[in-house]
Amino acid sequence: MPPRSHGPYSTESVDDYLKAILELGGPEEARVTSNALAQRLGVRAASVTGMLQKLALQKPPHVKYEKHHGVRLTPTGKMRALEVLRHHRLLERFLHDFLDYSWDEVHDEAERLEHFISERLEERIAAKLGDPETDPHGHLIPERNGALPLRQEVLLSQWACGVHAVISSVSDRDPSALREMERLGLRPGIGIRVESGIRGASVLVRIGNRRDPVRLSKRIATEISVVADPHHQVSSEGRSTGD
Amino acid sequence: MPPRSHGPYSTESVDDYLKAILELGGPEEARVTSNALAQRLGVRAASVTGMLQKLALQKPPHVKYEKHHGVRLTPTGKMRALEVLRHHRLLERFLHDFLDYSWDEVHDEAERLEHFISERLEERIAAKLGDPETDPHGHLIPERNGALPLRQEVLLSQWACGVHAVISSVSDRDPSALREMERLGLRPGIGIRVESGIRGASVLVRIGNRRDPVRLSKRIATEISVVADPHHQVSSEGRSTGD
DNA sequence: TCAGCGATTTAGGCATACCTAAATCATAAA
DNA sequence: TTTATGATTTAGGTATGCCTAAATCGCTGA
Repeated sequence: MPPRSHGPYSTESVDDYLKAILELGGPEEARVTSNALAQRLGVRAASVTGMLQKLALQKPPHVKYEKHHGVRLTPTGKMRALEVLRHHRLLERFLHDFLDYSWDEVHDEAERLEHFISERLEERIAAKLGDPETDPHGHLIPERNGALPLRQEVLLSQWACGVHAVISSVSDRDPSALREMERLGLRPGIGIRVESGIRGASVLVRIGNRRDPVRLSKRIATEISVVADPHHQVSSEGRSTGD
Repeated sequence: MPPRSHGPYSTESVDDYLKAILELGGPEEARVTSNALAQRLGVRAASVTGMLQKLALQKPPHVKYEKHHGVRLTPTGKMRALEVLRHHRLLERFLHDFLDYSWDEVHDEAERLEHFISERLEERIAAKLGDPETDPHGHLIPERNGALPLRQEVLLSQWACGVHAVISSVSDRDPSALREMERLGLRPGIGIRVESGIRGASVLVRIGNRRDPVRLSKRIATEISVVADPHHQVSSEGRSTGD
């Protein structure tokens, strides 16, 4: 079957690649390697190369690709990736809020449906939800024009001991970890503080204002992102005169 | 991309073929010709032949195919077709009732999404809707086990003059006709009576209990199905002793 | 009965997107 | 500088599902 196309130069597969490049590139939009993409997408590196060459040849190109040096999104590609990401996160919010999905169930369903909802459905879902800003895992939902605010998130595994933080988001790709977090009361908006932790190993944290600290595995700690807690802000002199 | 599969032997294309065979075969499950399928699916007859041969070779086969004599669904194929049909009609009802789609907009969106919703989503949507019996066009929604009651529908274009009828369903595949029906107040549940009509041409009808009759084009008249009006039942003697 | 015609099937191709196996590249260690 | 190793690309192949063009089938009317 001729692959379904959305917009002039995009298919389901293409969208998957673009979204993966966006996510793996991070906020700095670093170059992404074939191997990283292969791993994320569950295909062989050779297949990735083929696809990247194809994407780079499109007019307009969706990626800038230099062999042996990874890819970056072009503005066109980034726009499309953000649209798919918006679909994904809106769907997650919708499934969670309206259809009683738990937060560990939403990802897989959204991952499939994101490719097939029309602009109209996207719009109606957004309207029904009152244009939500985040998905159930705390990730920001790109606006309709592709705008996506930056947030100074840091992985909990990288956060300094003793500094009050608030969970900003958690990975949506690991259902069992999500169930574990649920059990521990770890979710966006919850305060958290690292008691002690060895870099790259498990950490001991205090959750909310609970008495007893809890030990989190390395895996869990790398799936939680945090920001500084505004209520326990470290006083930083001269902060008022500019940014 | 390897086609998405639902269940062991089904892809998006396969599902489209199965559903089309179910719908074109009608309640008597008559054999369906390659040409009819080609027209309905918007592909060439040669492509249909190829697909039917493939479907017939599956284990278990989804269709019984004899060359030059059309196809029929096997029980396996019928089951799958009914599942897809259930998805389609549930989605139409959902889009209409929860997401403010008008009845001429629902078909295309449902036609795409029907292939991609999980059993879980089907279930949640059905629950949210309270297990509806019909879609917005009046078509019965197959039950989860595939049960689909038969209804003695007749096309309005075939209905006898003068006999009171009630609209049971209308075709969902023609948005402009649906908008026209909307304008005329033609929808499931509305009473209707044919004043006069030439077989296979336009008909003059009285809608509900309105004064003035309206002329319906042949196209519209063949897109509306009716059943006898229980409130104006023709007295049929001996009806009480059995069925 | 059989010619003709439309319906149907066969044969040969194309595009997508995946795979494996075999080069080749780039970089870090010797 | 050279080499080895892992990352990456090339080459060649698979499957789906569509297409066109060229047979072939089967029914109907003469």
